[in-house]
Amino acid sequence: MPRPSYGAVTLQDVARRAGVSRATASRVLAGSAAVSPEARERVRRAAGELHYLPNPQARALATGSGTRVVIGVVSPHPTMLFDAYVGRVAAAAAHTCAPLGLGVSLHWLPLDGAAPLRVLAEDRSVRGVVLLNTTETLLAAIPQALLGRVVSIGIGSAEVPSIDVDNGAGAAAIVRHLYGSGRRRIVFVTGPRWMPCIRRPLRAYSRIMQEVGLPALTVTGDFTAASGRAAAELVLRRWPATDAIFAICDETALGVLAALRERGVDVPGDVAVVGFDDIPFAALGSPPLTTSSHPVERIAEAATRAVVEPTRTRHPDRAFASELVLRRSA
Amino acid sequence: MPRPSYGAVTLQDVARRAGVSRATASRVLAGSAAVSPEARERVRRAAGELHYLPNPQARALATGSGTRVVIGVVSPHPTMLFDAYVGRVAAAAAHTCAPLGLGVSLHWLPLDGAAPLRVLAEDRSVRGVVLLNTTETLLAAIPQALLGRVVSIGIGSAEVPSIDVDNGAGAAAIVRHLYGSGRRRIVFVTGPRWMPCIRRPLRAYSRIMQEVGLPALTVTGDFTAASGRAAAELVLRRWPATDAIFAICDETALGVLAALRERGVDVPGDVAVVGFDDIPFAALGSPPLTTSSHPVERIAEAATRAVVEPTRTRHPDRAFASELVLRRSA
DNA sequence: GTGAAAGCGCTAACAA
DNA sequence: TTGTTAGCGCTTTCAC
Repeated sequence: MPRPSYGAVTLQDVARRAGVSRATASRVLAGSAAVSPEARERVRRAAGELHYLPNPQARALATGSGTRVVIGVVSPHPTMLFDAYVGRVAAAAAHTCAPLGLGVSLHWLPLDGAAPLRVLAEDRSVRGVVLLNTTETLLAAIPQALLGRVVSIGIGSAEVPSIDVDNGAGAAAIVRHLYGSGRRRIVFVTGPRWMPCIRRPLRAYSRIMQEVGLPALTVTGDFTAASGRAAAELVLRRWPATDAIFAICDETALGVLAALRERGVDVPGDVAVVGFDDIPFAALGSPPLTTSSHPVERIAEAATRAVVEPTRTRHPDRAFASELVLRRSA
Repeated sequence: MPRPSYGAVTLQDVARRAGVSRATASRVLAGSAAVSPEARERVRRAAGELHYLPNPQARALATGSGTRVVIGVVSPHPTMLFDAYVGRVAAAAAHTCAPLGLGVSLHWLPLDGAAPLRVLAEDRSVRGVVLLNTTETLLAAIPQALLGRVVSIGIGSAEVPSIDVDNGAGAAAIVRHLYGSGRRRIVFVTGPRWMPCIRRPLRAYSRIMQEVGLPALTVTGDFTAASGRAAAELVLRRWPATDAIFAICDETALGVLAALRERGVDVPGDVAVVGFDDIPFAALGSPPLTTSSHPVERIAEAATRAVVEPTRTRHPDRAFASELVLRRSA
């Protein structure tokens, strides 16, 4: 007497037990068409009793959709695939996919990578694509076949919805906080030019500095702690009157903090330091880092869901709030 | 004249163009059976010319295998799913899966989670399972149906291969380094009892301390930086003569470092501090943290590959070397 | 509202 | 060595 085992039971079994055809069982379980309440109820019960587990790949084969969502990481170099941020996105996406029977795969997309995108577009196993860190160039090259099942964590376009943190507002809040607490020589350590995600924070910074009649002072980093160190030393040399440094991300801010500490500069006494993203280590800096929150997991989940549910119309853009996290560094 | 588009072309098309049957085309492309060199060559060329892209879900449906590899994270609480370490594993696995057309999904497995394992075992969409941080209890409950396609990053068992860093040897090298550089009161900050991954390091530490005739002094942490802080304060109070602290992971060691710095204890002058794992932030501590390497991505890739290729025989265990990374904290 | 039947793209007996 | 045939489990016309 074999106890009901999960995957061994197919739609056929459910249909038989419910006394309906496979087609009807499919209709109720996939919710695709109208079914009489009685049939619906019988199918539901049969499925429950048998521990029915739909087979996503059979479904995908029949519908012509895919079983994996691709995370496409856009960058000049594939090393960025193993960045901590990408890991958070991958984990959150993979967790979101789990109950759906889907999987996540991680691809590197070079900056001019229209060709890999075309391959993804035609790959029947690809359900949808989540772009990370994409550029306008790449957005413009999105194949027709991907529209409706591609979103961007970062900048979007007319066709591709953007699902991201509102880093413009987040940056503005930081700069206002710095100004409001009396800082007057506020330097912004930004990221590489090609990264579109630096634009809104940079614009917010510049606008506010202009509004209050202070000079915009920027240094280009590359999102690493090492670049934060370097930036801090440069700032100290170039603009000795600096009393605040705002870095585009926490890693860089922690680098700034380390360099300042080694130079004997008091934080926040002499110089205030602020990061962005509120990564777990931010609280561990010395002093603990003031920063702004970044709900990476919630964003990744929203992006994954958007890409998994196909829509005829473009998904709406979504901006998740970034909130100031006051700690001791500013 | 439509240019050949990728996924639109099926095995049928390739077979037709090569002038063979679908079966033969399948044989050469899947490498499953002997085919004449001429036929092989013709199929290969046809596939190339048509940009043939096999459909993994059709293949999975036909073979009864799955298209996703499950990462099962064993822990008392699901929050551990969003640990940085899990993110690294997820990203590496998802990257390994990409060229195979497979995906990764992330599941939480409670410590006593035999039931979820049974569901995974019967789920036809699951190709294999990578266990993270598993326990003996769970290993003993692995369903028959999963054998041959499950591996453990952590401890293994007679049926389940272990693919992990050799943290016993890594820990031994650290303790020897500490002793060799003159430290005599060496405290080990360990992790929770239930985590099997603390066992080999703990054993290595205890053995060496005994060999050299020194007391084994341990404090229990929980892999967080906060627990490192707490441990450091406890150590300072309980064993004021302590001249070295070895933490089970870098996060904890960084917490130790922070607490020591705040207390004005000189590192490494008064107390040496060593971590484990060589996470990116280790180099950023002040002073930069001495630790031992942990090739997480390579391990995750090996585990994923092992689980994707089904074998009749148990895969061999694999231990990746952990190497001492000397920086300034010890 | 429901069932019969065809088919998604592939593999795996079984014959030849 | 090769082709024929029968599915894998599901969805989806198309009649009824």
